[in-house]
Amino acid sequence: MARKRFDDMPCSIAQTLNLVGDWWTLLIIRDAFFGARRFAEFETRLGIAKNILANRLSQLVENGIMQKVDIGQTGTHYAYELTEKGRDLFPVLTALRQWGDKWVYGEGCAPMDVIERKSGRPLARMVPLGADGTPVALEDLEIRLKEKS
Amino acid sequence: MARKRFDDMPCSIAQTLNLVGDWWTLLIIRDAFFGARRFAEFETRLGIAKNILANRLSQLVENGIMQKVDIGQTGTHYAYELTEKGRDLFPVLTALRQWGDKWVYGEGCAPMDVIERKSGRPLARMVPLGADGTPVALEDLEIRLKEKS
DNA sequence: CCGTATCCATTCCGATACTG
DNA sequence: CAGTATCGGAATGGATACGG
Repeated sequence: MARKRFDDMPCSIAQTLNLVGDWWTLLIIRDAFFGARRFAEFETRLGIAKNILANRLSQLVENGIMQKVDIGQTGTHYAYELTEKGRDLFPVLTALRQWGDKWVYGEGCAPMDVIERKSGRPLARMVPLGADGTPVALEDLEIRLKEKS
Repeated sequence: MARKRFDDMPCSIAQTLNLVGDWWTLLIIRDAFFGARRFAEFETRLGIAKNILANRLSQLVENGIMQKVDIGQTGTHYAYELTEKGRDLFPVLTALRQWGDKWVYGEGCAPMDVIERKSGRPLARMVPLGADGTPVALEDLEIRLKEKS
């Protein structure tokens, strides 16, 4: 990435893909959610080449999705942490995961579960809700484009 | 795509990205949600090269995310429609869009709104919920990997 | 430990031309 | 209208070697 190909598309989906739609980027963010913090940790977990990882991490930092924290006294140890902007991608990852759970592996066969400790149970399936809190029907949706000023 | 690079990762996120994580694929699906059906329609809206579009559409059909319907008498007019599997990607697109609304454009400045006709109001922000229906805290989550059999 | 620099093979993508 | 075929340039990604 980041090919700047979708830069001029006035669409939040295209713009978001521009920032995290890369082949590796979302997996890096996934592992960050799952506890990875160090360069070598991402490298090992993902099996990604060093240069690619360095490139993606610096882009994520540049875009404010992760931050680089110095954790050594000598300035040779760093941690990469999700910012609030990055943590706010959790719904995206959850939606992707739940779709794969259902359509790739099938219900009950997913290779990992995300459990809420409080209840000991998996998260509820994410569903788009209307303003009144009830699930929306696709047929009832209307796209409204903002006019140019 | 579809580079088969993530094929062996036992992870629903990686597997889903394998199917729709391509640069163009999610935008094709987006336009399908927004009403595009014909080959030329996707071509024009996206500004994508014919061969790339043909490739992506055939993969989507192959993967059961879209279906190709003959709508001409002569067999020269087709429509591409989302299957149930494809329509079930709506939460993914919604999560991506809402993140971009907030973090790329800022609240109230998004270039498009998705309105529920019934209420005339935008969809609610998608948030992962626990089993009890309340929003989850990231700190309260635990990843549980399935053991091999 | 955390990168950068370089090389090379592969792939991607757009443009164009052509077919039914 | 809905593709297929081909071509060349660009970018990607992996491996390796090197440096702070």
